[in-house]
Amino acid sequence: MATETLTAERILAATEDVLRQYGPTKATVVDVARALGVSHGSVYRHFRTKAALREAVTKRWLDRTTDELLRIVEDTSARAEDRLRRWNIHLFEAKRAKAGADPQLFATYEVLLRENSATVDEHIADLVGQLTAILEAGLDGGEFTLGSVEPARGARAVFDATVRFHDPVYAAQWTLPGIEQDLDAVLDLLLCGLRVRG
Amino acid sequence: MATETLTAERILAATEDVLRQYGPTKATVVDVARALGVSHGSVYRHFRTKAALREAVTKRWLDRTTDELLRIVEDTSARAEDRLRRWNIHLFEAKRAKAGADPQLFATYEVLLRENSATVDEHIADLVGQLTAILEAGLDGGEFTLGSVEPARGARAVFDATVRFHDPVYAAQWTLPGIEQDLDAVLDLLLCGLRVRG
DNA sequence: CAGCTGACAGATATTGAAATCTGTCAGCTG
DNA sequence: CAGCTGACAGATTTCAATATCTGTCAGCTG
Repeated sequence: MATETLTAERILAATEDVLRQYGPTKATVVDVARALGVSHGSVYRHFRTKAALREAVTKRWLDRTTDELLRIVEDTSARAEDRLRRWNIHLFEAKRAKAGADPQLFATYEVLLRENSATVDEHIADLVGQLTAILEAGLDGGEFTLGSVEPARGARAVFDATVRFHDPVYAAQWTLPGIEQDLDAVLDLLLCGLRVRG
Repeated sequence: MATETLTAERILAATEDVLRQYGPTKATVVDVARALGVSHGSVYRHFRTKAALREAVTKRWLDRTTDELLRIVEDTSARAEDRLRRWNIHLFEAKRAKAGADPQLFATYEVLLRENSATVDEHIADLVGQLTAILEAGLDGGEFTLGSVEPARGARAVFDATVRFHDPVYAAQWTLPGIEQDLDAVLDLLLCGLRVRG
């Protein structure tokens, strides 16, 4: 019976539960307020709109994956090529796990995509930024070559070339047999293009 | 007032017109029959279901692009690298032109995608087949290398890596500034990986 | 008086009855 | 008698009435 003060964090946690149970089409702000034992007016005191609340929950949820990926970026003991491959495979597996284990929150994320939400743009910018860091490490270490192409542009190309393995529109294909080999094949081709050869 | 006999071809042409005018959500089989001056029962004599009719129209429409692309595949005077690049750019521009000039037929195509239609699978198989032919030409001519990877698998990887530039789900992004450069960047990376280097 | 409530207006979603459409087929017609 | 028609049943869509939800705000409460 939550007698503590109402904080943004408590609202986010409650909203995540409500979204998980009802999904983005059925969950209402009144449901969230009821779960917290407050009136829905109080929720609007912390989040200006329902869309803002939905975005904040999804951002938190997406950031969990971004944090995991950051560990791969920062593992400077490994070669850039290994990190680039592991990073892409981890991103694929994390997205697939989210789609499978948290279908309602995944559906919420798909709603944001349809709304051209800034949260999604930021998430993509974060990911491309991490890829850029790996590419730059590979270029500095003499492991990669990009010719006259900017690292950020190369990172975007790698991200674009792997959309089938991380863009939610393809979620239905992520459980098909052979999908891992398809990702491996694309990564082989990309790494071939990046690698410095004798 | 069409007094000639009713053929599948005449029905397809009329259906294309009706779809162009009303779009896939509003066009009905009765509309098609009316355009032909026959009863809708006669249309069902040539196409078992409305879905079959929709598929046949879309197949005809997609095949026009496949035919154009085939000319690039068969232009053996050009280097494989040039053909691969031109083929991908032509596919992108053809899809973008269809989305812009024929929005209603493009929407019909999107309906088939949602239905997991065999027509779409065949269209994709056709395209990957053409890519395979270009890759094989490049391998035979000593221009490309794929290591131990099968040409068909490599072709699929190239197709997967360029989905952002031909899959209708991304149609909204095709008019964004810089999209051509994004495609160029991905093609540069892929060709780098395919090319035999000194 | 900071934070919360709950009544309210306008926007959005639900519902169920009516209208339309799909696909069939017995019979008509040239 | 091959090919077409149009009435029909069941499926789907439309539409308008009703219910619910979002977002605001004046005033309550601890």
